[in-house]
Amino acid sequence: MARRGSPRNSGESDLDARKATILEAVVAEHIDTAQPVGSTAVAQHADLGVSPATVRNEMVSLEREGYLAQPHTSAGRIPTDKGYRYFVDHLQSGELGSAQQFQLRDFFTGVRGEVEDVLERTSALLAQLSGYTSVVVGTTATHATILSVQLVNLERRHQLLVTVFSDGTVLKHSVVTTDDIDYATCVEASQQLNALLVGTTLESRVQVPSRSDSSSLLIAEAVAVLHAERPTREDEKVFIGGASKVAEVFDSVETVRQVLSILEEELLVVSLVEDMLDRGVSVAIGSEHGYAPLSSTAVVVAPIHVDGVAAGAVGLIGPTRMKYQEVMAAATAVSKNLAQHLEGSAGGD
Amino acid sequence: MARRGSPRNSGESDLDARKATILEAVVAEHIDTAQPVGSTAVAQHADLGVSPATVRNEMVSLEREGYLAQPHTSAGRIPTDKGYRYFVDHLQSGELGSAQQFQLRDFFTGVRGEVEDVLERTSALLAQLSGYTSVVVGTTATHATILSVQLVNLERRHQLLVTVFSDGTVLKHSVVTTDDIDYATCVEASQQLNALLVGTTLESRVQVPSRSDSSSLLIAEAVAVLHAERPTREDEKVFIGGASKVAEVFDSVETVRQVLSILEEELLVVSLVEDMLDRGVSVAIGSEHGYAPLSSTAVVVAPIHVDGVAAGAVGLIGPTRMKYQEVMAAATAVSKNLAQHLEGSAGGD
DNA sequence: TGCTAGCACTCGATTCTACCGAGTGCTAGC
DNA sequence: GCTAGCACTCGGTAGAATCGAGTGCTAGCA
Repeated sequence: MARRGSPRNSGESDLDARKATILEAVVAEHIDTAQPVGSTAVAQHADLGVSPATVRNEMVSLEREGYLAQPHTSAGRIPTDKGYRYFVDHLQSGELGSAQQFQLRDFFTGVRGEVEDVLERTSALLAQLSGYTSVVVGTTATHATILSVQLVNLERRHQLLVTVFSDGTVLKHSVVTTDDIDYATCVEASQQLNALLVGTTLESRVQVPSRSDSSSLLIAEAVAVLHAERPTREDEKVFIGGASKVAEVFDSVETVRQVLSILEEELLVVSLVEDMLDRGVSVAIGSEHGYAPLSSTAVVVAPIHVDGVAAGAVGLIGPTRMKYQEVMAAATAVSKNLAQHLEGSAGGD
Repeated sequence: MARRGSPRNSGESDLDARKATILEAVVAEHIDTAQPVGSTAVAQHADLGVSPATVRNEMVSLEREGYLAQPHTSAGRIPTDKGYRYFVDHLQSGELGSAQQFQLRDFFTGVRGEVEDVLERTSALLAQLSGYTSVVVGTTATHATILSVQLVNLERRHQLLVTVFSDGTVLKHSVVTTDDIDYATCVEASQQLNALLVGTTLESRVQVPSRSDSSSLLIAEAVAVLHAERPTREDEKVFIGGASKVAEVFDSVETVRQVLSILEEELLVVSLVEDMLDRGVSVAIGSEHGYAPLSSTAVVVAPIHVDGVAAGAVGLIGPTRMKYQEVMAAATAVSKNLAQHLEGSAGGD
């Protein structure tokens, strides 16, 4: 179902040079005009010294092989998902326009603030650069070690557990106790928690001394609450940028609705992106990603690697006839710059 | 420009009983059907024993007075913004449907977690209850007192300042120093910061001892960074719920785009809502709120009062022909329940 | 064998016309 | 003051005619 950069079975997936040129011309033209592309247009545009009639013959063949489709008998051809796939697989990677490069550099030299803010604004930037709706998924590294743990007494039975990680992440959790907790106990518990947890990660298991004085109960509860955080994907933050672009690039209100409601479900977005990363796919066209409501869209992702480990991804979503070259260039460039920025300032600047 | 609940000049704004009935019938019918409303429909529906012809005469008069408009000569009437305004002003406040009441109760008894999460999910709930896109603006109370301040050493010159407030808010700020800071200095500074700041609010000014050892410099820097937070509106968090509803309730893609791009601008949303609260307006119809791109929409807001002080608002945005009664009921009910919830558990549960 | 010119054909899109009917405004009469 | 009646308006719909882009096929040429 999903194809990668390299062709799978050369018999079908490799076209002879002329067919390839024609296919690419059709895709390029269609991306540009959003209209079915006729044989004459192709013959003119892609200058292989050949008449429209010949092009037509080739197109029939391309249609039989599933790369092109005809909306109706007397119209031009439009690419199928398979056609786009071929196009994307044979795309030489493009460069970002110089104005955009400048904008990008400008943004990342100027940007400061907490990670979350940076991610949010990066998302907006990417949307603006690419012209499509963007997604930035930030994985709060579960590998990060704990730098500090602190219990703060909010009310008699409400404690707030504030944990600071080595990557600058701060998590807060409520800890509710059955007994009232006084200030001294809280401080005491904080100290013990620090001794217990600093240097560990959320993935490590720690031995909690099981006495039953109120301080120990509090500590046990706090550790439990903190470790409950781990297993789910929920600690991945999603930032959507340029949601209004959805209404620009799709012309059917129904599609707009569907895409928006997918984007509303953070978990869905995260798993879509992660799935693609897991499979090593950077572009998913049409139904390739397996999310039915998005079958008329294409998704482009680029991973973010901070110090060699996966730290999330940036993504773009648009119609299948999106400007792949530019979009992929934008996504890659942004993800690289973002990664660099995150490496440069561990957790904020 | 903006009207309130009470009529302004009774000469124009108060209609005689029959006209009022007719106007209300037109509005109600139009909200229901989205079609221009004819005299016959009104005569049947609003049962004042009167013929369509009479209704027609009244409608001409209502049109002259600006309450109704005719899309074209031989069509029925649709309400103008002024017509909707009259309708809303004379609406007796409705009750939430019992199923929805149940859903609401269910939600708020079951909900737990950090404030941000609650607000986010409340926003989704409100969207679902009302059928329109919702906005929840949470003001992180600048009146809250500081419970704890802590500096954590991220890297040599990167400190993370973690501040916990009495309402459960946790803020983090990066503090960058020119000198390397060792662990001991960091702890030392934390203690002094605590002594200095605990019990104060972001609004109070504190005297920072101005010695020039590295610890004192660090402290001064930390206080400066923290207080820099105050003046803007940026500490108000905005949660949008049901963004995809925009594509359901507006039928022009262009309107969808405009509304979405407004919603993208958090600051705009906040000031829109705050402006309405300041003016004591709960419904803004058409151009009443003064945001041109939203001139074909209506906005309904309800303030959130926690322990008597303003703590934000919930809002809904839809077409001017939205179901005001239900929507206002939903907004009020949700804001009340949310306020109660926030009072019940100061900053977490 | 491969390419191309020529040509009949298809079928969506556009335009035009006729027409229907919902709804109006007006007038005359109760 | 209300209403029945009626001529009138005008958007929406349906059908016919037309247009034209683009096809598929065939025959002929290199």
